[in-house]
Amino acid sequence: MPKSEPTPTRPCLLLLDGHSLAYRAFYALKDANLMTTDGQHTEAVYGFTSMLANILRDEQPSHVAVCFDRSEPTFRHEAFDGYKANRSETPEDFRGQMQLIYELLDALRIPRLWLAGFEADDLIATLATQAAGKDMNVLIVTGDRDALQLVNENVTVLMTRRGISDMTRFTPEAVIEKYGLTPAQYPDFAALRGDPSDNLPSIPSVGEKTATKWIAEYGSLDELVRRADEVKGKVGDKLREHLGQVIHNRMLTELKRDVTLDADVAGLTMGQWDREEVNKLLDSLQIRGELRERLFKTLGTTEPEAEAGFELEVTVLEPGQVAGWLQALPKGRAGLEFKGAYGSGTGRLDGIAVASATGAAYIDPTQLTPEDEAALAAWLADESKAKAVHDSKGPLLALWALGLDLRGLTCDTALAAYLAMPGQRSFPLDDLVLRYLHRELRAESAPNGQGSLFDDADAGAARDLALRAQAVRDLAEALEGHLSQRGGTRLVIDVELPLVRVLAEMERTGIAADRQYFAALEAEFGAAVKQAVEAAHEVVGEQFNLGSPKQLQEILFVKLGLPKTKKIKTGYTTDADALASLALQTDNELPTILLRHRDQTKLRTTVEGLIKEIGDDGRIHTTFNQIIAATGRLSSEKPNLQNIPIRTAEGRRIRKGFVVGEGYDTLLTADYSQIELRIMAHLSQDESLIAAFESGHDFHQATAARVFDLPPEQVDGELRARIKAMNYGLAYGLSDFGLSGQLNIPVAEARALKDEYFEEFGGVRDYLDAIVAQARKDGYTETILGRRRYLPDLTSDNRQRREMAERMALNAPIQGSAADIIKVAMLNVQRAIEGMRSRMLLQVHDELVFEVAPGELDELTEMVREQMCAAYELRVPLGVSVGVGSTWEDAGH
DNA sequence: TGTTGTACGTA
DNA sequence: CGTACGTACAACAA
Repeated sequence: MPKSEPTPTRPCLLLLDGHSLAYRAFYALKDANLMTTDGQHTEAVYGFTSMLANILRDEQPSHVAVCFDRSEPTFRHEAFDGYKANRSETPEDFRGQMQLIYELLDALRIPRLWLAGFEADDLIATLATQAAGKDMNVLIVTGDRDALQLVNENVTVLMTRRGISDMTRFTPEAVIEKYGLTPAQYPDFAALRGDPSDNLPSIPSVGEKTATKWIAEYGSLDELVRRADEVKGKVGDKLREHLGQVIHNRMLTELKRDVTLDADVAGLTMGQWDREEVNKLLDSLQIRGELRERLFKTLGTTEPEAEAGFELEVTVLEPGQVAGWLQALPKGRAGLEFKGAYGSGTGRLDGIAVASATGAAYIDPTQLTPEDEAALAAWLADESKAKAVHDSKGPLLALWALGLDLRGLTCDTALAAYLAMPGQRSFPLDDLVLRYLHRELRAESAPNGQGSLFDDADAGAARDLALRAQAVRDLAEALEGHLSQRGGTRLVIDVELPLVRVLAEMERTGIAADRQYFAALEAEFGAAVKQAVEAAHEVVGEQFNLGSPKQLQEILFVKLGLPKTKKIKTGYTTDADALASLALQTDNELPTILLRHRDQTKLRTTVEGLIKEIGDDGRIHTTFNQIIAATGRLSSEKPNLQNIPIRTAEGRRIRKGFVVGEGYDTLLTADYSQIELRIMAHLSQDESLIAAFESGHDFHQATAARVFDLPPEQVDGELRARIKAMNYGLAYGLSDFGLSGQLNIPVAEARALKDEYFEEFGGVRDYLDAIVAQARKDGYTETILGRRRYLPDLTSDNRQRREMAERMALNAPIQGSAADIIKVAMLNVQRAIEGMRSRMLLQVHDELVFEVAPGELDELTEMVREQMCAAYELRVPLGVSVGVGSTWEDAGH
């Protein structure tokens, strides 16, 4: 077949009626009740996105624009004050979604147009008319039938029918077939028929049938009006009677084709869309899966810079080749990727891939000659060989387990991504590569061995790992560029990156546990649980599961007829607060028994969990997660050692099971006192709050004294408690309502208390207000070390979401700055502890736990206090209190 | 088997 | 109608 010249396809302009489609989508998906976990409805934005993706995929337009109505009155309203007057209020759930659609279109770089005084239809008519004059095809997508008048040989209308995927394509022939009229006749027909949705009056007893017949017969409305006398019968009289009204209608059904627009048809192209922004938006809307893929796939085809795979020279190194290959590595940072498994302070290593500018290699760490091993060890531990790794703490632990070390890490791509997108909860390499490098990182070898592109499944796996190493190398560059653009480099280089090693060290060390003690404690809590269960069954007179909220509701509110508590999704709450209040309201012992049962069950399962995690070395090795918390805090898992009970005496017994390890003298805890409040004093510069800290009195007492204008000695427990609640609540965005609930006082009284407080500490209120205002302006908050938290919801139309974001904005700089400070302290402590035998074991947000080697207590105490206090200079000094004891409980304060 | 909702421990 | 987490269990969906 002769190769034909590519026929120059005619440019095609796609015009969408944004409101109309969003509205259709909203109703089509209403039953699906789509919303995010925090209550933002997404029917309209989801459906609109889906339609958009399909249309872009199927039509591949060269030009595109989405037109929107404005809320201002249009020329039609001016001509007819009843225009659209009967439209019912747009539903609350719908309204907030338009903003999201705007954001999506902006991220996709799809032009959106609107103009006060005109409807989307008029803009569409104007653009369609202009495009037709430029030899373009036009495709209009809408749910509004008025657009049919625009159909001609170059203009097609896609009309939504039912649902979001069902559309009718109207060419001139299709219009004639469907309505028996030409597109030009459509507005005549519409005027004659009237339109209930636009509140255009109709002629009594003239419906679609008659209207069509007349227009077909007379050719046009003009002609019909001129020859109205000829129309016979009763309907003829009706027509003549309503002639003025019909003529009026006709003015409204005509779309304006000559609106003066800023935009020019030629400029309505799709820009380079922002994958990162789109991802972020879809994340926040919790749209994933099929639609996301479909959208990206579609957009990929319009993306000029989409890369089609890339070449990579991969060598699977044989035993004996490693040393030579490493030596021949070109200058510049290498990307590394590890295969293995990590956890509980250790790890296993199955494979290493190293990627350089010139090629990549796979190394099997179990197949090394002694020379290889030495060369690899030396290269990995060489500080001067720059390396990039994704999520390096696990690999570091795995290397340590083999007696290897890893130095020269200049970028951890997971950490960098976390600082760039702190709200994200996970950072899989493939996602980041797609987002930042626009590259697909799918495993080329099938994991199940079937359909592998390689004869040798191992070779395929090796290549996959090498591809990932290469991606890490490129991604490091991209993320560094991104972070440096906004001044985020110091935080990652100076704090987060070096902290990886500190955390790994703590995980590897673990904390000693007294297994026998825990076992005895578990038995004791277990017995108490059993007792509570029996007592409850006895009281109720039947067997039931005390752990089932559903059964509990049935017993409490139906069988016993106790007063209803706060409503929740599944009925009425049976939480501790509710049970406590029920206990007061009834003579029935059940609520009290249930509370005891809850308590003891929680304690038992906590102990059980701890016992399971005790390693062969008699120690518990938690995993600290550095890239989870949106504020910059660490979190702890498997087990979580940051939520070990402390408030109740019984809970504290668990802390007695965390003990000093053999060969060590004692445990030491050091915690910052009121660090968040000190940060608030620092950030707000409130002189009175600063003075309260410098007074030397108990802080809550001192602030209470200032609020109530008393000498500190005269502040009683009640006043102190109130101000303490205020102090702590401030940084959370506590409402009057919340404060009243907490202190058990009327809302008005809580408000008065707040006013009184702010009278003294006005600078704090100003600061909190300013923080939110600034965040709304910037779109993010920042900590003292420049750690950001993005809060797009600050401008949401949805009140619940907006207020939630406001509280987050208040809290993030404070909680996050505290996290910054203790991270710096940990680094400095770790630096200073080198050369000592003592070691750091745990971090619990504002507390550090150490195991003290014989003879080092004084030196360590002094050093820790010093390093923690000096971590950051605030307007008020950082306070640190320390405790010493042979168990965590005894070392506490 | 995986997900959602409730409940509760810490800072 | 107070922020940030992790874990456990029951109930439900598939």
